[in-house]
Amino acid sequence: MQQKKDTPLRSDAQRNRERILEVALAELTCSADAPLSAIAKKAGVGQGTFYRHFPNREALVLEVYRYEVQQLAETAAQLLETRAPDRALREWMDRFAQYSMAKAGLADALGKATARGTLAALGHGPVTAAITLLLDANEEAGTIRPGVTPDDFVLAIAGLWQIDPHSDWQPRAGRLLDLVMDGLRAGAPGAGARG
Amino acid sequence: MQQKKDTPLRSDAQRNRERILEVALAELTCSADAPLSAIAKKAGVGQGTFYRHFPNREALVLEVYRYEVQQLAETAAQLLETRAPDRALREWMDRFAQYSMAKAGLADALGKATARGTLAALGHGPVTAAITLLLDANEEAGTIRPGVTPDDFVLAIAGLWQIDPHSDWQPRAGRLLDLVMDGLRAGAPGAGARG
DNA sequence: GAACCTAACGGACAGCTGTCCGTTTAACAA
DNA sequence: TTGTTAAACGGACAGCTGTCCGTTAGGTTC
Repeated sequence: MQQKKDTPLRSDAQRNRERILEVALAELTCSADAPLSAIAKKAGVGQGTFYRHFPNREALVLEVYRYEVQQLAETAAQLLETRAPDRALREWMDRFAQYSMAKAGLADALGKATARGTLAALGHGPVTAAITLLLDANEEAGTIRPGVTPDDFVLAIAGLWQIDPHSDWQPRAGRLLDLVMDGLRAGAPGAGARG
Repeated sequence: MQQKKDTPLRSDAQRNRERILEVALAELTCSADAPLSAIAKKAGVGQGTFYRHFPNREALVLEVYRYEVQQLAETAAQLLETRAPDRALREWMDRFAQYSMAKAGLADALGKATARGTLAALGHGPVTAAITLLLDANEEAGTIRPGVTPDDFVLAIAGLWQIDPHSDWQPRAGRLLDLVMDGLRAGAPGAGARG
């Protein structure tokens, strides 16, 4: 979806891309499943152009919410500064859940983005980096079992994508994340196996 | 999707339903994402008829693989007879993963079926019953933390739906299920917090 | 400023899902 | 049998996604 760095976007392409994102943000905020064709039309571009910029819905949504994703990623480092690694990890999971549920459609997009074997759509995006950071800190501190990969982690919290953001998701998500956290702690070389 | 018991299917409807299932098994075995319209046509029924019997893809797949699902459910009780509850649970998870991955498209269908807040499509199906059975046995034996619901469990293993069945799924699934199992064990009143 | 080249464009198109509605026909009663 | 009724039928239709390909127009070079 992205250009190689050595061939920057042509000026008209750049304009189109930005107009699409602008319209998409508005439309997606109204309704998470706004038809892509409508977005293309409102942005004044053809179907072909649209799909060249964003080959599928996820690509679009990820880009629209890029700022939010960025923020989420940066939160990881901040949490690690002020808290014990395991607390940081657990709180970051909560933030993760919040972001996913708050922005309509973001959960779906993140889910599908990581789906089917590759977490390539995130990968190596800022989120993966954040996860790595947190896992490494915890492994070093001995607060989680050694050898957990970002892939393992994403699979473990995948249940989040099953939760309806319009429902009362907090308790379900909380229970899931607690369970995962305990799973991660099991086998840790450090102190207790429980939180 | 199902008739109420007091209004049995009309004979022609019954025939159609069975013809659809017959064709669907064949088609889905070839290609997991065989177009529903093609199945309808091969079965010699109209679109409308088709969608009245099976309102969406998942409904069809679940029914096609009903036998397999049934088997999976029954396995739970059998495992509990010959093994410690926690071993039974863990092994059942493996079977679960195997069934999901083996039958093309079944994973997708199970995933979507449980998706979005309700596990109504399984619910209260045989699978939910099997899960309940296993969880109860473990809770009673003190091998897992108390209070885990089938919903919790399904969310926890939801990562399975993210795994591509065509890939080398075994190690990834194994790691995921180990993690979940450890999470379940954490906080158990019984002996060790690890397996 | 003219000519060239290729990235980018746009819209037609194909394939899919799920809905709607007028028509048919099985089931049952008289 | 014949008549009645509502369940079931079938196919047209609408909406969506993603692809394809002939056309347009930026950027660049001379």
